[in-house]
Formats: sequence, C-alpha cells, structure tokens
Amino acid sequence: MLKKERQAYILHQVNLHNKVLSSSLCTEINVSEDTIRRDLQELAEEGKVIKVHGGALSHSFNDVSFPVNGVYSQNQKKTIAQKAIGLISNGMFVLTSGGTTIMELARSLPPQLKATFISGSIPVILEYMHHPNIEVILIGDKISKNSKITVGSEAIAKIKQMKPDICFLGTNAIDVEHGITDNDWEVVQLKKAMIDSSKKVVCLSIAEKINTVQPIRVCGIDDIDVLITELSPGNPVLKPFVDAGIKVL
Amino acid sequence: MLKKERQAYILHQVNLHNKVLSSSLCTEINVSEDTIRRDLQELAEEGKVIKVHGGALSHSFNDVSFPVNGVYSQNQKKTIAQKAIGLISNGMFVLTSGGTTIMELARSLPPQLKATFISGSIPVILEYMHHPNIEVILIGDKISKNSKITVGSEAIAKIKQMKPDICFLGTNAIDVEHGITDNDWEVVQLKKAMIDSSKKVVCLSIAEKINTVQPIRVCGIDDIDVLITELSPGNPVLKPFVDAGIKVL
DNA sequence: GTAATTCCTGCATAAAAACGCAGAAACCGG
DNA sequence: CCGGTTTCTGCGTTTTTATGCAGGAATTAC
Repeated sequence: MLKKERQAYILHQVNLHNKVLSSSLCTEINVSEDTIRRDLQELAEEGKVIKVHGGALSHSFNDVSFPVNGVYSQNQKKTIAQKAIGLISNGMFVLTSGGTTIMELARSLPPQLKATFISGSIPVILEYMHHPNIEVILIGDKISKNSKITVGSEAIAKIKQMKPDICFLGTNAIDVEHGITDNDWEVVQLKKAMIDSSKKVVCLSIAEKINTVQPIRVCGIDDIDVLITELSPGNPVLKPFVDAGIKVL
Repeated sequence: MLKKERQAYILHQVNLHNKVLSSSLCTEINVSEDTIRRDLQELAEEGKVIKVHGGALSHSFNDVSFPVNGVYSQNQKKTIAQKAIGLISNGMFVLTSGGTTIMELARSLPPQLKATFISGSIPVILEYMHHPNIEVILIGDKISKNSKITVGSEAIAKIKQMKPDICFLGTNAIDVEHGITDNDWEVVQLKKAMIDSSKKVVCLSIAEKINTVQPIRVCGIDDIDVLITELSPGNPVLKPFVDAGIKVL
C-alpha cells in the first residue's frame, strides 16, 4: 500500500470516527507502528489531524466544544430566553433560580418591562440590577461560594412566604421518568421551595440536558407546567413531555 | 480512551452541569481518581475549569465582579482599611455597611482570616466572596439600584435579629455636634439598625468628611465606639472626638 | 473534637514516542 | 537496463508519557 493511499485512509478514518488509535491502525493496514506514527505526524504538521499520545483526533473534536470567553451553548440559551420572555407580562412577580440560562434570560429582558424579579443568585441579581424598570428582590442568607447563590433555611423560609406568579428554573438535568434532578444538595432545597411557592413553574433546559439524570431529585415532571428548550415544540424528543401534560414551547 | 478525549468529555460535563465531582467522573469513565485529578488540574491550568476540593466548576459565571470605577482617595481609604483590620479577629461576626471605604476594607482582608461577614451591599458582598476563608451572609430585601444595597423592613428586621461583635460603618458625614449624618433615607434606616444591633460600632471616615453634615441623622457620636481616619490619632482635628470619649485610631 | 474524604508526593509499570540505523523499494538520468 | 540517489519502512534501544498505587498531609463533614 502506498504512503499517500495509507494517509488518505487514515484521514478518512479520523473524520469518520473523530478518533483513531495508532495500535488499531497498524493492525488494520498491516504496517509497523512507526510507520503509522510517521504518517500521523505528517498529517498533524499539515494540520489535518491532531496528534495525541496513542493516536489522533479530528479537529472538530477539540475546538468546538470549548467556549473561550462566553457561555456554553449561548445561542441555544438565547433562543430559550426569548421564548421565556413571552411568558412574562407587566406587573408580574417572577422568581428565578441561578445558572447561565437564567443569566441569558436576565440579559434579554426588554427594557420597557416593568415587573418584580426575585432571586438568590448573585450573578443573576447583578444582571437584573442593570435593567432600568424592574424591581429586584434579593433573597438573603449564607452565600455558597461555589454556586454563587444564597442557601440555607432563611432563604427557604423567605421563598415559602412568597407566592410569585411564575418561576423560572434553570435545569441541570431533566428526564420524563426521574423529573428534574441536580447535583448540589443546597441548590435542590431551594428549587424545591421555589416550585412549591410558585403559581406556575417553567423549566428552562437546553436539549442536551433532556433525558439526563443527576444524583439528587428536585421534583417530578408533574410539578412542571411549562418546558422550554431551543427545539421546536414538535420535536420527537419532546413528545414524552407533551404526553405527560406539560406545555412545551 | 485517549487522554484528550477524556478531558474533552470532562470539559463537556462541566460546561453542561456547571459542576462535576471527581468521584462520579471516575466511575463514569472508569479510571482512577488520580487520573481524574490530574486531568482536572491540567484543565484548570489551561483556565478551562476551576478546580475545587472534590471536583471542578465551570468558568462561565464564576468570576463575577463589579465594574470598579476609580475610587476617590483610594490611598487614604487603604490606610483606614488597614487600621480597621486590626480590630477584627478570627471567629468574629462582622457587620458592614456599603461604600467605597468598606470595599477597600473587604479587599484588604488578610487571606488567612476566618470570620463571618454580613452585609447588604452587593459590591461589598462580591469582594467578600473572593476571600478564601470567610463566611458571607447576605441580607436580603428589595435592592436599591442607586446605592446597590438591599433596603426595606425585611433587611432591618434581619439586622435586628443579629448581635454581631463589631460593625463597620462607611460614613458620609460626621460631626461632633450632629453625629453621623447621611443623605439617603433608606440607607439611614439600615445604619440605625446596624448600630443598635452591634456590640461595637466602628466608624470609618476620610478626614475630608469630618465636620461635615448631611440632611438626615443616623446617630449621635455617643453611639460610636471607635473612629478611624487616615490621620494620626493625635491630629488636632480629631481632638473633639477624643474628648467626647471616642477611641480614635 | 473525630472520622472520612480528598489531595499530594514519589514511585513502579506499561505503553507509546523518539532516535538511529539498515535494508528495501522507488526514482532517475543516462 | 543500470548504478546512484532518495525515500520509505521496520527493528532495537532509549526517553517520555500515562496511569495506578501507597503513604501521609490536608481538608471537609459530622
């Protein structure tokens, strides 16, 4: 087999599977590992693959998945934020959790909106503060440095005293069977309280998180009134939620 | 599984869920905890995640900071902050108001200090959050967009429930005859509550504000235990305060 | 406080890479 | 077709890398 031919084959494999192992290539093509290594090196120098210890990766693997500066999947989250804004009207009391999706919602609020926003998430509160017309209520308590929200019994007690018109939950994982789940015990306690207090519960989730599960349960899907993703409501992936009686946007 | 591949997976998980545990990752990917830890360490060095005890956090909304516009008389305020820090010891409950002098205090806190800091000022709270060892309690209520602090009866009620060891007040105007005065009614209400609750009241003021008066009265000088300025305690301008029984630093 | 995790350091091992070399194959100008 | 040159390939050796393991220190949780 010719060198060029071999390299073309390797390139094809990389693009097909996003990854190749030197070891498997050399048995497939029946050449020594050195040859494969030299081929990969050449391809890497030409920028056609990314060489790593043990094999090579396709370009798409490495670059795309990592947002340098901003938010992961920001465009999807912007879409979600726009849909969510449609549910808010003037004069409403809106309770929100934290998370990057909610941040996106906060940034996208139309300037003329007059409503009251309540949250315990510091980054989200900062966004709300920039808005000219909304009132901002901050839920106080001990601050969790990890999640940048106030956590504890005081915060939960405060939430339970309220009866907001609508509640937006940034979601970590959602599944038809297990409902909303999360990975931080304190955050879960807060979200539970938020769900209990609110007249209407809206769950914001990028499609990637649908049908994933985390260790701690927040609520079952029965407790959710509306589910918003960046997908169109007719998408098959959302059908189980529609069937369960959730309004999907 | 290739190392890069694994790291890409980890990064993806972090971006998706904002937080990962080393323990759960190592069962998911089926490698030893050491490997996961080394991966997280590398990713952290590349600035792609933030490593914490037991796992890692997403970078996305973790470095919140307030736009800090040039602080007026910063050097004097640094001097004041240094003097104020001398009054804080490990284990104390410290209540603080807002204002740039307090900001300077927050920034200057020694990293090894372990204490609990309480405030309703968003910019100050953000500074406290950057500190590795202090606990931060946020007083919640409606946010005043002007002064960036929480104001209202809930906030005042919360303060009244506490009995902090010491209270640091950033001062707008102080005068031997009229005591501490200010120009924002809501802020004054809060400061009054803070003074009432605290075992010890420390007033931080740059010399420029001494012997000035604002329209609304916070308290008389009898209520002040300690006065800190950038001047030496022997300075003639401070003599009236010494004579009034205030400890001047 | 004490117990349980988690972290770090050094080390051992196995896998992979780099290097030099030599034989084989391809190329090329006559 | 042929000698000379270049390129390619495989092999053995040395280096580097990746990973796991054991212990003691540090941190966190109860």
